[in-house]
Amino acid sequence: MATGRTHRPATRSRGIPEATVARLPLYLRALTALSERSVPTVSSEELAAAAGVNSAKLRKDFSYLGSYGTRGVGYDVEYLVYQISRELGLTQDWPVVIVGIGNLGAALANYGGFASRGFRVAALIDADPAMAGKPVAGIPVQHTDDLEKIIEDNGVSIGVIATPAGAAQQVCDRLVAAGVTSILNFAPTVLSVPDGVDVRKVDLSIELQILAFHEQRKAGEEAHPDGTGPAAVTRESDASADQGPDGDVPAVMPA
Amino acid sequence: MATGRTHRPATRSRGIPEATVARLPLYLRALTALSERSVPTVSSEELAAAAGVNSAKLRKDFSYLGSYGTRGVGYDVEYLVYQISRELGLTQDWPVVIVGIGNLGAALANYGGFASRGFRVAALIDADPAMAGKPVAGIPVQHTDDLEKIIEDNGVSIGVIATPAGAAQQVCDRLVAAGVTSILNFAPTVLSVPDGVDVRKVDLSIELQILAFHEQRKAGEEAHPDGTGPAAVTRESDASADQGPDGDVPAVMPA
DNA sequence: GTGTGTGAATGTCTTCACAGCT
DNA sequence: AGCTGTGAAGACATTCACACAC
Repeated sequence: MATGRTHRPATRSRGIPEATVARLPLYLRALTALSERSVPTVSSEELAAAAGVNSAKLRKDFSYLGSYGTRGVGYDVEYLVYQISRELGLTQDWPVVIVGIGNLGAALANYGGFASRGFRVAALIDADPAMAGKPVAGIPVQHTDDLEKIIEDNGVSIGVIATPAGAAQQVCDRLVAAGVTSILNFAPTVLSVPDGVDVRKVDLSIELQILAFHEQRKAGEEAHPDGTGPAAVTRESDASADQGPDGDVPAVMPA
Repeated sequence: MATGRTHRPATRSRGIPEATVARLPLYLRALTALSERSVPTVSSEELAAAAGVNSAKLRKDFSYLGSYGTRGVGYDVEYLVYQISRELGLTQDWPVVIVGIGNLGAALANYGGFASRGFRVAALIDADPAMAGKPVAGIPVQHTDDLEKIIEDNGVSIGVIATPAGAAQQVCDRLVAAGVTSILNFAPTVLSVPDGVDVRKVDLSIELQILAFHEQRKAGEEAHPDGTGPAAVTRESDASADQGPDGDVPAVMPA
C-alpha cells in the first residue's frame, strides 16, 4: 500500500528537502513572469514576495541548489529559470496520458499550462466506447482497451487518473504494469502501488474540509479575543463530548 | 502548501496541529466506507492501512481530539465519524460559491463530493454574459455583477475561484469585500488577502512538476540494484485527497 | 551600503516504545 | 492478551542573525 517503508536511511547530502522541491515550481512561475517582463535581476526579497513566501526560506531553498546569486545584487532571472527548470527535470519533454475524460479530464486536457512546462498530453483515454474518436482539446479520445499500447508507444512515464473512484485502482494497476512510474491521482481513493512508483493526490473535498475547519474556528473564536479558544479538549470523558461553541445537533452525516 | 492563514500569531497552544487537520478528512473517508459496510469497530492498525498512513501517526492524531478509543478493542466507527465531522465543522451546512464556470468550474459544480460532506453549491458565477441563466449541474449561472448580492443573500463564507489567472485577484478582492473569509484557489496565481482570510491553493502544474522531479531522479539513479537508490516515494503532500465511496470525481487545475 | 549564503536556534511533525486500561 | 494513549527521541522544516562578497 501507499504508506510505508519503515526504513528510509539518512538523506545523503545530495538530496534536496521535499519541502523545498514543492516550492521550486512556485519560484519558477514567479521567475517566468519576471522573465516575460524582461526583468534582468531580482532580490530574494522581491522574488519571495512574488511567490508568497518569506525571503529567508527562499534563500535557504536556493542554497540547496547551489550559489546562484550575487551578493549585494540578487539573482539573474534567466539563469535561475534555467537552473530550477533543470533541477525539476523540465528541460526535457514529459509525455503524459490522462485517463478518464469526464468533466474533469476534459478540463485537464484543455489546461494550457502543460506545454509551457515541459509536459505534453500524449493521449486521452476513456472507458466509454461512445467517447472513442471524439476530439477533446484537439486530441482524439482513445479507448481503455489500448491503454498498454499507448503507454508503450509513447514512452509515457507519468499518468493522470481522473476517473471515478471505483475505477481508479484498476486503471492505476494497468498504468503501472505498462511502465508508468509517476501518477497524479484525482480520484478520491487511496491507491496502492508497488515500491518505486510515485503517487500524488489532489482532492477538492479535502481542501474544502480543511477550510471548513478553520472557518468554524474563526466563528467560534470571535468571542475570545484573549486567545483562550473554545473549550479545551475533552480528555478522558468520552461520554459528554462537546466543545464547539454552537452546540451542533448530532446525527452522523450521510454519505 | 496552502496558507494555513497568512500569519498565525504565536498564541496557538490549544490547537490541533495543522498536519493533523489535513489528515482528518482522510480518516473520515475511510471511516465512512467502514460505516457503510456496517463495521462496528476498527483498530488503529486497520484504519491506518485504509487511510494510507501509519498507525502511530493515526493514534497521535486522534489523541489531539480526545480519548475516543477503547484500549484492547479499538475505535467505535460511528462515534469517530461523528467526532471527526464535528471537529472539522461538517455537522453544519456550508454554502459555497464557485466563480469561473469554464471547464474546471463546471467539473467542480458537478462534483458529487460536495453535498455528502456538508458543502452546498449556493451559486455559480461567471463573467461571460452569454453564460448567464444557463444551467450547469442543475444550477443556473449568474453574472459577476451580482457577486456581492449573492454572497450576502446566501451567507456564503467559502468561495472557490476557478477563473483564469488574470481575473483571480480581482475576484478574490470582491469576494473578501463581500464577506468571504475562506478561499479555495485554482488559478495559478498568488492571491493576496487581508489578515484573517484563509486561502488554500490547488495547482495541477505544480503537482506535475514535483512528479517530474522525482521521475528524473529515478531515471538518473537506476544504476543502484542494491537498494541504495532513490527513496520509494508515495507522496502524500499537503494538498491531498479524500472523498466518498463511489464515483465522485474531484477536480482541480489552474489555467 | 546591499543582499546573499549559512550555521545556529527554534519550532513542528513523525516515530518509537511502553505504561496502563479493558 | 490486546490495543490505545502518550512522553521522549529523533527527523525535518523554518526562522534568525550576521559574516562575507560585491
